[in-house]
Amino acid sequence: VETRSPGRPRSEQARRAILRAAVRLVAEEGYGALTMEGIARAAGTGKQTLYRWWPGKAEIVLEAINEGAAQLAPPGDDIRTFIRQSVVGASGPNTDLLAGLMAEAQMDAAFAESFRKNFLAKRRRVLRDLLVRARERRDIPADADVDAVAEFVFASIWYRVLSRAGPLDKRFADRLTETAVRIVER
Amino acid sequence: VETRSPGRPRSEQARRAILRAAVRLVAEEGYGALTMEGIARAAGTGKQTLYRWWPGKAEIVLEAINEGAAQLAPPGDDIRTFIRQSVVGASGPNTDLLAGLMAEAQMDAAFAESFRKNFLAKRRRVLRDLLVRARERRDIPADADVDAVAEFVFASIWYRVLSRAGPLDKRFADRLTETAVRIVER
Amino acid sequence: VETRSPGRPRSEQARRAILRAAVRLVAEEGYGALTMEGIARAAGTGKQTLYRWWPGKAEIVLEAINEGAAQLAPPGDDIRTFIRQSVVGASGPNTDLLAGLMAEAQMDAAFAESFRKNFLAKRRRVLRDLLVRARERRDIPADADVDAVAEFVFASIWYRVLSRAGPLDKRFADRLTETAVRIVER
Amino acid sequence: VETRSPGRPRSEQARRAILRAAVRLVAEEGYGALTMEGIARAAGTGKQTLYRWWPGKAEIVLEAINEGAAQLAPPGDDIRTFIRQSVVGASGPNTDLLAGLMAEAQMDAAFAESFRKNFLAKRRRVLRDLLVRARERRDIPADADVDAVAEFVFASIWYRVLSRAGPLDKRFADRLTETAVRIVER
DNA sequence: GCGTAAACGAGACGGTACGTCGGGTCTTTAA
DNA sequence: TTAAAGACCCGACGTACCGTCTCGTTTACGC
Repeated sequence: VETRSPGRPRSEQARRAILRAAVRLVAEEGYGALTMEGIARAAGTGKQTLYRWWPGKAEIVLEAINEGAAQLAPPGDDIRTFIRQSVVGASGPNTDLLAGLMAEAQMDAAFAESFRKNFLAKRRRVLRDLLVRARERRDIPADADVDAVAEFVFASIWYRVLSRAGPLDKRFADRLTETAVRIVER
Repeated sequence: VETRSPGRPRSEQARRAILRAAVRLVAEEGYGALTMEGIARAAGTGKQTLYRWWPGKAEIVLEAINEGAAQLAPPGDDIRTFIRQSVVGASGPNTDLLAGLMAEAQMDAAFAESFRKNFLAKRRRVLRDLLVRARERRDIPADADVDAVAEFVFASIWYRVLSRAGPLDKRFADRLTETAVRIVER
Repeated sequence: VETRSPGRPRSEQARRAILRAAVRLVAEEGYGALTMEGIARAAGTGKQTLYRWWPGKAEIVLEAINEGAAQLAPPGDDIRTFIRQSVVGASGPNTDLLAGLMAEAQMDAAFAESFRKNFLAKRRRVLRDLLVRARERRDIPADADVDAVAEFVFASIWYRVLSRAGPLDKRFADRLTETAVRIVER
Repeated sequence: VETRSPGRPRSEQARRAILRAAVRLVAEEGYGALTMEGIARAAGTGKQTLYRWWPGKAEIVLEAINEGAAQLAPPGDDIRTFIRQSVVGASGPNTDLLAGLMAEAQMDAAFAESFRKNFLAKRRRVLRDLLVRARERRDIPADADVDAVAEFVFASIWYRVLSRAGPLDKRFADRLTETAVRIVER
């Protein structure tokens, strides 16, 4: 049997209200206008409740994004599908959230550390592992530089997120897939 | 002949002190700690002098970067050389400056507008024009998607700037060039 | 026979720890730094235990003072002795406690009410009754204004407590007694 | 000729609005409810303007009181008149202001220091000097303890301010004067 | 040279958000 | 029912910058 620690348990309701408020505020006013004070106000919570569980607004937004991503289907072994998921997952309202996180990482060294290690590198790694398995299956050449390809894919997605140089749609995703294949093949 | 407006002319000395102070502060404390107040303090000027000539800190940093880039040799027609210049120009102390600008563009809509149009798009355009000339010279295939290639190159550079996923050196630049060539061929 | 209410009885140990902690904290950090949170921390109790039994920190301190005063000998009929007891009882570590209570009474209307009625007025009344008995014994003139004398004595003590204008010692107490006598006589 | 320091000069308008707001808030809500934040709000100024010129709310209230006192007639040589002025000056809306200051002095050691030296001691000293001159004029005995008398007078006034044990009116003032005279005479 | 006028440094102004502290309440487990 | 623990909403704290303003001072030009 499980024993629980004493004291009032964390309010799941408050947690959700905070994540929802943060996402809504970014959508409405932009990440630049997002403040801890504003999140607390919009969520109807005290500021202390924010600071008790997150070091700053970036971590709140990050948790909100991960929350959303967790509901997606697990990545299969199909690279085209994975890239489509990644591109579409960075489109729409998520674009502003991701852009804000990347901005924050340039401002706050502590957040940068965890963001680069636990988010950017981790996503590259997932694609890399997919490519490794494809290589083992002889779908792509044995000398393919899987790290370079994974970096290329996410670099392209992030550039569109940050520069708004073009849409993040299926067409773009498929062009990335084809380019990736072309890079890798002789 | 030129007529000059009356009144005390703008102080070139103050302008230089401000740019130098901004660059120094970013190098020392990071872009996140950069403030208009801090720049004025470090440059030994009044805050009004900053606001008279720039809307915000991002524009100051942007001017400082452009100041530095203006002293470089004009881009020739060699793509490998151009990419090398672009990569190296984004390395060293410039990495933090550029990362800060990109971050600011995600926070401030007004700056984003001009940054994307006058900086990001302009640099892509220079590479695109180089590629167009190469295409006309039949160095690369007639059906090469020059826009996609230009976007790929800068996407890769920016990803390294922002994610610190690897060095911005000549080796990286040459790999970009080779990949670009491979994308474009058949 | 006595019936006891059901449930866990009040912890005398906690009560004592709280009073002791409050006194210690005032002595160490001053009344201004005294907080309910701090008392609970120092006493090793929960905050709720404080709020269950006292409305605020002032009442805790007041109970601690009364606890101390209860151990003194009951006032006899000698005025000189009574004033000496009163002065000495306001000296030492008690000075800070009393000063804090008086301060709190200026801040919190609810506490002020009970402090003035149950503490200040009560102490004046004890001296007044002493004086009335002295008057009946013909030790002091029949037309002596006993209220004015009692007010004078405590006013003087409190002024030293609050202004730190001089020591609260036996010499001061005896001067008060002599002055009181002089006021009352012709 | 006078030279002025550079920079925007202090706003006399803001200063007055702050003092007026502080006095009004104490009258309406009591000193206990007075906050720096509330003063700034009521005065329509920024908080920084408060902290730029005063360390805390007590100093603001103190300046407001001194401002009011400065408009009074200078103390003549008549002791009865002086005591009347002192008592009446502590009555009405000033009672709450003074009570608040004394409370604050028990909470904040830094303020206590200046309050005791520059306010309490100074006022005692004025009365003491009056008594010394009276002694030199042979109006009161040569062996009169002027310090004790001055302390008695202010102790009595402060006790009424803090305990609300009775009114601060002319009748009370004159009784103080008579008692003071009686103390001093054989 | 002398007046006009803009730029300069300094620094106060009304604001907003920061991150923290404590208030008083509520909700859990344990005694 | 009380107690310890600790999360909750709330509001004030004192600070840092924001962008604007108002000073006295400096430096050019046109008269």
